[in-house]
Amino acid sequence: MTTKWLSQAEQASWRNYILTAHDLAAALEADLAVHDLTMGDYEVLVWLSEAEDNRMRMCDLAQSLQLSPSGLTRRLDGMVKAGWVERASCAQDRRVMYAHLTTTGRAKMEAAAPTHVDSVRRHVLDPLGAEGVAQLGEIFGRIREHLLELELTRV
Amino acid sequence: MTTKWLSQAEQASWRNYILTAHDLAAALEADLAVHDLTMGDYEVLVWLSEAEDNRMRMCDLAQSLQLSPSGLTRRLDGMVKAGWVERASCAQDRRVMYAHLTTTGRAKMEAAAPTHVDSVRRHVLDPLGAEGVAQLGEIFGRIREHLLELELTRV
DNA sequence: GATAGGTACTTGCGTGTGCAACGAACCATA
DNA sequence: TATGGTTCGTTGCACACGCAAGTACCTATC
Repeated sequence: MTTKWLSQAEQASWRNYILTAHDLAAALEADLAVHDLTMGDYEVLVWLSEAEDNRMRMCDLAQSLQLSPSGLTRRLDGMVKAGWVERASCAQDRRVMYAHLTTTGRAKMEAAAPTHVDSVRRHVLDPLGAEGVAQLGEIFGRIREHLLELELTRV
Repeated sequence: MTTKWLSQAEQASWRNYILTAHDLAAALEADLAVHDLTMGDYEVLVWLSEAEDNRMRMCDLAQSLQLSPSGLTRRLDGMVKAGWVERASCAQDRRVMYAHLTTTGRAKMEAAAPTHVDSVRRHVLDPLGAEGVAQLGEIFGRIREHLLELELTRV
């Protein structure tokens, strides 16, 4: 515990981040809502569309989405009902279930992607410019490294 | 809609942000848990402790916390039960309720603050350095400005 | 090949949240 | 002073999520 409090500048930066991150997420969510999609569902579509054979094991997908196993089970329930995803069992390991993107799901994703990309561009990339975007990646990359590092020493 | 997809660099920066923000929030939450506090409760304590007379109107507090009115009502329910906050009515305007920090609540906040400050320092400020922290503030300040701007034109 | 330990997914339960509806109180205008 | 519109807070409802427990299955060891 080096110093008890944050400096004025530190405080200001940190609050900027906290406040903005919340509103930014809300803005992206709102833009996606015209497709009747949540960010959560959209991310599932994206991950599956980028995966080999358009499918992923539940556990891998949950980790990619930073979601608990039960959370993913229920999110998929909705997406299966919507027809965007199918469950498929695995012959090699009968414990695992694949989440498989349907053609309907792919179409949904392709319809929504431009909206979302545009949203990210408008809200984040354009205001920052190339340099700012690079800094953003650099900053959170560094935080990420430290998080993983601290996590390792804890175990 | 300038370009349909993000460039490699844009994609990487953006994903760094998405993934890290989630884990960072979880890390801060975990550090605060040793005081049996959530980030949500902690933020209430901080806002009230910085407010005049250690109290705020519910509607103002909800806005500060980026919380819906009903969300704040229920969060306060728990904090009142814990003895950290009291509700007080307002003589001038009998619609409003004040959330008032108790001495117990202040003690709770002062006990937890060093832990949280240290947590922010370890996870964010130290890895970034003064320059990185300034960039962080700058970046989210700019995003914030654009968000507000877009919101105004929408109305 | 039996048994112990680990892994993958699901289900029950509790929690935190937003939206919509509501009652109470305020305020502006007639 | 009556009235219509607005604001403040709470409550009913729905939903998304995590944790813990349970089930089915795999794998290593004897």
